[in-house]
Amino acid sequence: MGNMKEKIKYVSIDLFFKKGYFATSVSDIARGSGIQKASMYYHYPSKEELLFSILKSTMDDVTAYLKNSISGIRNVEEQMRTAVQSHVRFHLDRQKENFIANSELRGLTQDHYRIIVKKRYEYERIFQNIIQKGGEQGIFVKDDVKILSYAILTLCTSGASWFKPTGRLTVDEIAAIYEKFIINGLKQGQVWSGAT
Amino acid sequence: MGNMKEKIKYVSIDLFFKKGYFATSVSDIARGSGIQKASMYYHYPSKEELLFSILKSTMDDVTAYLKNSISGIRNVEEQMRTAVQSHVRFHLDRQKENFIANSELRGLTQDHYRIIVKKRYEYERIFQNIIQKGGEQGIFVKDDVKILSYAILTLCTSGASWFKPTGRLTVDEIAAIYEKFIINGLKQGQVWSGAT
DNA sequence: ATAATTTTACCGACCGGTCGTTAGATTTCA
DNA sequence: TGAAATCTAACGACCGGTCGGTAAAATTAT
Repeated sequence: MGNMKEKIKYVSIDLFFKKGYFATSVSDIARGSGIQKASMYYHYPSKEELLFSILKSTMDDVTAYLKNSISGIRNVEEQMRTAVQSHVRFHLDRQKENFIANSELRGLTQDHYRIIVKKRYEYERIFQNIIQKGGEQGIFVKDDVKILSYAILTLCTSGASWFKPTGRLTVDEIAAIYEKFIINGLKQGQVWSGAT
Repeated sequence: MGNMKEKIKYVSIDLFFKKGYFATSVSDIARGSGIQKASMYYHYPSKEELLFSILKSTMDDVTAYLKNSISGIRNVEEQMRTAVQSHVRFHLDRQKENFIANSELRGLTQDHYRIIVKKRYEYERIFQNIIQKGGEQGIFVKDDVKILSYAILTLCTSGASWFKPTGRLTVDEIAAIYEKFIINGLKQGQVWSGAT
């Protein structure tokens, strides 16, 4: 926990996750960091900038993580499998930040809000492109691409709201279930219909 | 808008949806209702009781709606199709309340929190029972029932966070896409896939 | 090498304003 | 007339944020 600026961020992530952004006071953050609240303003110009800083780095990291994991894969189905795995893993590994990034956008100023939403949009587009390509190649269903992408993303993202690292299932197991469910859902499942 | 108690509730749903529970002040609610904020306390003992009242009626209604819609259906696949339709429709028709019910639980006292979570648990159980039965009958996959139920529910629920009644797609279309996606995802579709 | 200066990281005290809530007076209506 | 509904006025607590100041570390100048 090197420097104080990082510690404040770390403590804030914890508190915002537990109590929410609005229910967390600057005094709470200061207390958790072991400083006076005035000292927080030395490191961040405002409470809102602190929130923005958390959301920004989370969005940048998740996008970099996804891009890196699917780079080089050409097969569309394999791309989607990998993308889902990447999405689930990041959201469970960095659960708190991701939960905040999906629930505390209302705490942002309009300018910051726009920046984060734009980053999110770019992230979603990666999934939408894969779904689109899969549809064109006849591998995936041809339903509305945006709806499908929202479905896939929120499905995995929601894991961040109930997942407990010490719980019954590991990240691997959860990722495997989601991957299977989503690929099944995306595929045109009627070929084998005679087997019922 | 008959009596004031209902109007306050209606206005609060609107504001909690738009700005969030903590970011909405009692003054905001009073202003929207056309009364002084002290008058709100004649109808509700506290701001938190007002929130609880919203969440309670929403949960009671959604459960009644679901139970009613699947009663009498014996075929498991049809039960799931109907349950998904019911879930999606309720969440899009009463979008604001449902959004609040899924994002503002932190505003509750511990006692009220427990009551709402218990109601939610009962609702989830209905879906879990259907998945379980489908697994036993060999119709659905046999993966973890709870994970699958969370996946299905949050998928549909999330619609309440982006749906716009005036948007590109109707409730019917969205419900149809979700139904297809979920049933595909739940069915054992992997005979022809080969790649695991 | 050391004295002068600037920067870093923090503090306690305090600001104006808003919060949820209450007491008690007043109006509305059956 | 009496209860129901709403009002005005105020409460203490807390909010995010700012203030002037300070000890120590780092940098610069002599």
